[in-house]
Amino acid sequence: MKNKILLVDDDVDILEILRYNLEKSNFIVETASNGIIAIEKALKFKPDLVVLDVMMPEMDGITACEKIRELPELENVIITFLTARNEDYSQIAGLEAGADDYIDKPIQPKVFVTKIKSLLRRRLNTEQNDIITFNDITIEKSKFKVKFQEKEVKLARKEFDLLVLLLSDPGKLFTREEIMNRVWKDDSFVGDRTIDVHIRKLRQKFGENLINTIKGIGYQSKEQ
Amino acid sequence: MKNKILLVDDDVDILEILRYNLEKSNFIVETASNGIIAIEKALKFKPDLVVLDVMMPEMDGITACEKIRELPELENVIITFLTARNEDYSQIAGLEAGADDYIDKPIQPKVFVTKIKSLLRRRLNTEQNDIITFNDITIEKSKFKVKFQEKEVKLARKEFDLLVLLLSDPGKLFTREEIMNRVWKDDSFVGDRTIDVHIRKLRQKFGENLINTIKGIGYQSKEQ
DNA sequence: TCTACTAATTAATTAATTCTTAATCATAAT
DNA sequence: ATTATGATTAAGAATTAATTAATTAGTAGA
Repeated sequence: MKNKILLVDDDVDILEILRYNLEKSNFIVETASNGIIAIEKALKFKPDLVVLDVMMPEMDGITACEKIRELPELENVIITFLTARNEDYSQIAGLEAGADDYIDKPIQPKVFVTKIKSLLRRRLNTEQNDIITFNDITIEKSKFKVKFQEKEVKLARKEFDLLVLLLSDPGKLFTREEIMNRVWKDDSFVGDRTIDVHIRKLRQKFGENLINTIKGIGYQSKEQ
Repeated sequence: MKNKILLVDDDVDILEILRYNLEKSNFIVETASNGIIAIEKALKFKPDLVVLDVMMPEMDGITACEKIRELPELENVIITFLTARNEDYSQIAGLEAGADDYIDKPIQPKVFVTKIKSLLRRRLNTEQNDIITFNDITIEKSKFKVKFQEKEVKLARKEFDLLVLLLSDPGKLFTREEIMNRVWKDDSFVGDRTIDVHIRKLRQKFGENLINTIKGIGYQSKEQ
């Protein structure tokens, strides 16, 4: 099954170079030249992954990213930014907007394709892999079982969902908003402290070193 | 009945580590160091499951996988790949070649064994096994007979179906919804408490340790 | 068809667990 | 030093399951 990639950049040359390299590696590629077109195309094309330039006319990449993240049809899409090294937009801003990764310009096509593949593989892992391991934690999702240092740990549902989310992509920063959306879904709106309390419980059960707080933004598991 | 595993990798160290761990878990293990030998051994040994390294001399894992899939004698064999995370062969290619799953290197022996077990279990279910055994419970589905500690136990229809479901995949978590769909099928809609009551009856007949409650989600039998 | 029995479901109560909130304390950023 | 944000704790609300008993449905046999 071929993966579909949507490339978004206002520079036609870049679009063509990337398209060429991705197609050579057997991806299906669609392109857009600004954020507004990107969203339209994304809805029709249903890409597995979107590459977004940060600086674009009409609608910049970060805004586009936020919009895409609000679309339920594209729930599982992977988003990665293209950032010029000196761009003032910090990477944190990008991650805050819900991106999964970013790629520095200037782009080296081989590195680019490798990165795309690895991002897709990472998702593949989390989606179809029933077993997640992280240091001495083993999660068997279908069995709802969690082991920590050989011993089985009992988790309540929200704790379990939160842990699975954080470990599904080690090192990725999850914003509070994203955590809210993905663990609490459309549940009645609950206060922010609720997340803290659940983080607390996970830390109690798995030690203080599992989860980092990124103040003002969210949480992440330590890189493996 | 012991399951037979064929390990295929050109790295002798890996073969030995995996062999050791699998044998410890009571599997019968055979090894091969490349795809060509693998096919020969597979034909003689008739393994239940083959673990194939992707990168090997002589014949790579993907090619070997395709060949094995063409052999009618090995129709039901399960194939799983070993893939290095950065290997350029994408896992997608592997699944396309007919693999059932893949395991990332570096391998953690525990995860590896767990995965092998779960793959074998998955197949066990799909085969129509008439007899299910679980600790001191024996079920003969076609005869509608259940024995517990040598004695025959009389079960009502729904009790029987529920027990068979739960034991068809020991340790698997069945959600209430799934139980509803599979035991009550499209029967008139019955309330949630009905499930509880049937669980109760099974616990009365087989003891309190057979079935776990996962609050908010469903039930599971204990792991065997 | 009626009867007697068994099975299945519901209802009602109790029990257990999980989730959320609120209040207070601690810490980092400006 | 002030402010904003997170950590922590404990309490109680809310959810969900266990249990028991009562009711209804289903079935086999006279």
